[in-house]
Amino acid sequence: MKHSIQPLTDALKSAREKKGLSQRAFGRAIGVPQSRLSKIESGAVDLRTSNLVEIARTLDLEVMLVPRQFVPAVNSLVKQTAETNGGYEAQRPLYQLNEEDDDA
Amino acid sequence: MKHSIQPLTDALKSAREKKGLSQRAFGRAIGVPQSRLSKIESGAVDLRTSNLVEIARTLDLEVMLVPRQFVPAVNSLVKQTAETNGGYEAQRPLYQLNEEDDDA
DNA sequence: CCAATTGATAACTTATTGCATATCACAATA
DNA sequence: TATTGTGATATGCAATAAGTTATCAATTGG
Repeated sequence: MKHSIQPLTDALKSAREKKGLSQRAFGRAIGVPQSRLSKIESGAVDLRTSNLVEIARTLDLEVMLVPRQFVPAVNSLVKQTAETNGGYEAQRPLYQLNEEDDDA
Repeated sequence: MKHSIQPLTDALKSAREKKGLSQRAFGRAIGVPQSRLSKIESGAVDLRTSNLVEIARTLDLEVMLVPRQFVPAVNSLVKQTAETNGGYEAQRPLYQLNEEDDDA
């Protein structure tokens, strides 16, 4: 793995935790074993792009290709809103509407 | 591949073309065979995340996880600048500074 | 103290990537 | 017409992702 994908997987982990979901609960929601989520979040594996997209979407995140010159702008845009608005994860995601079983 | 990654690979293809590089020329620059680039750009393979990041960076693009609510904002930001500025790829990338051999 | 939850880790199997290499059809052009 | 550049495709092989299942240590709560 020439290029580390840690920043990306770290973001996935943060997003999951913000939703208050355990790896098992989240894994059940998206059909992925807990063992695998652990490996992904720790950066132990180089997951396929479609898998990244799938997991990200479940967490209300979208994988985008941003021209380098816009990266700082995008970062501050996202961060600012998060701070002044109690986090951009404030709104409940769809898949969580029917969550009686928060975990096993 | 549950989730298509075509929009992403299409973006890679567009970025490469904007730089006026053939698959062979670009492949040589990043150490990837032309046959593979073809498969990637056509969406025939589900490349690994680190590979996506690597290729994107060579094209001055960064893979980012953007909260869904910000996707439209980011899109318009990038698009607008591209239109009123002759494209955000106007600036020459680093790896192209020493390009005598534009292709094989 | 015991039970439940959480994340990390392991072993095994299967599916797919990714490289190397070669060929092909098509288009542009000398 | 012959040549050259382009992207699409094929085969074989090694590396690794991804699912299945199970266990473990460290919390945390009854």
